[in-house]
Amino acid sequence: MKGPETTQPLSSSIGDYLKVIWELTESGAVSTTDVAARLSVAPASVTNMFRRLQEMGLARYERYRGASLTPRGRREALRLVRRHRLIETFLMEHLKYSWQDVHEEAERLEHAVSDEFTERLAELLGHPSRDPHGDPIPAADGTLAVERSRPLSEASAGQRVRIAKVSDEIPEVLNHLGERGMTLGRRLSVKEVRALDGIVKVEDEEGNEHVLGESLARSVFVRDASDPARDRGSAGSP
Amino acid sequence: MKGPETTQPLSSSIGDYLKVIWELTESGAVSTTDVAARLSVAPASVTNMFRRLQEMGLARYERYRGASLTPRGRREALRLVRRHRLIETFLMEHLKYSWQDVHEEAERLEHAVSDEFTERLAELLGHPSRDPHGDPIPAADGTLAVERSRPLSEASAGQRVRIAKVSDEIPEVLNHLGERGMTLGRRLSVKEVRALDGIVKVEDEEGNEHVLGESLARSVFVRDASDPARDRGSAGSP
DNA sequence: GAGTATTTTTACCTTTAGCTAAAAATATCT
DNA sequence: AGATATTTTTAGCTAAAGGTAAAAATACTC
Repeated sequence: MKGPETTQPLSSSIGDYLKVIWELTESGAVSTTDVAARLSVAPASVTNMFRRLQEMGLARYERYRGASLTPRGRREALRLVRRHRLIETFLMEHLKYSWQDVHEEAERLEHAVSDEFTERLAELLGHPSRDPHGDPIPAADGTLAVERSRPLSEASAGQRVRIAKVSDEIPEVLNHLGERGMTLGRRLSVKEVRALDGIVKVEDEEGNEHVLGESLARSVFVRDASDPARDRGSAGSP
Repeated sequence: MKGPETTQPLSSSIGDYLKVIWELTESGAVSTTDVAARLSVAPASVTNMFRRLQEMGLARYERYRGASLTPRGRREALRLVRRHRLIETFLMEHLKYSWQDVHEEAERLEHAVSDEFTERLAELLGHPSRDPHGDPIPAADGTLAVERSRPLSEASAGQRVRIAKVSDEIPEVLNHLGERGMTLGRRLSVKEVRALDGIVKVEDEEGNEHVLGESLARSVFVRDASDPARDRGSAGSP
């Protein structure tokens, strides 16, 4: 044990930063500009917050070198992610929100609900392991299923895949895909992945061809069609 | 039409003040100290906020004379009250929260949910007209059922009454009453109302006698036992 | 109605979280 | 390696929401 870090509730801004750092930490530290862009905030503000997070023992931070989460910071981030994904699930399954509208509402709610609420909600929902976008829901103990899906942009021609996940955040993307029947679990065969412009051509089960541009192909995550649907593993990076 | 009061979302503090002013406005204006006590805040802070509310067109305020809501302020307050009561209903009916724990959670949530959420929740709950404590839920259009119940402390000996409402806020009160089976809808006959010390003696349907001290008797609201259960009316003071 | 008590306000601080503009460090390019 | 470009930090401001302590107004009491 180290410091007198009595767990006083973290402000919602702090939570936002922790979540974004977590999301962006593929490995190593994240830069001020990246975080600033995600949070629509000035880079200078991020520098300030990085310092504060460091003092609070939630992140390590070195000037000009970016920040990364401490175990405690990661724990807090995952707690929020769990809340977010459970709330999204609730919004869709019980309040009939559409795929597209769910993210924004959850973003606000996740900072207002208690652990008590979260666990009761999990109970109500039957302890789901994935949210409606296909993202794994961190368990109450902080473990998280290892991610097996990869962006469609990294698939290879001829592969038969299943849509495992669609990144939320951008409602238009979800909207567009939804209209074309590109929903979770849908099977596709990859016709072409063009290196030059990143365009991906796929064919769905009805034989319709869909052409996805680079950014779209990076928002759709797929798994090999033969890969079993369920998984549950222990912690790891995002 | 008057001012450039573009409806930008109100902060949650502002909302708290509006609600408290609304609750305390039996008639006329409310004092700084009253509001300060309710919100656990220094009187000076209340003075500041009163001024701000005035500028925003949410309240009228005169130095040394207290504040009261403008129609717009009242509308905002009622919107929050609606949210609060719908959320409480949801917490109890779907998340199995107990009578006692519901208030605090709802207090935080009501500032985070959107109108969209609120109305979908109302739908899910079947558009209830009262919350689990018996308080009327303001309608989406801002109307509110007229209150017909009065505190038990104002009942008179010999009256046969039904528990119509129990004020939330103090979990211990709800706890105590719950343990003794004094729940919503329960019929009681008033045995004695002692003017000196405000003690009220009642007898329940099983013939058990309960003695309530002054403060408790002010938290329990009753209606004449013959009065029909449902009511729906238009706007009025709390 | 004068004097005391209480309430309310004023004046001035504090923290959180953001901003801008300029300075400093790091990266990139030829 | 030197010059330019980009990123990051520093310094100093702002607005919300709170707090304290002293001054001012109102209320109460004899």
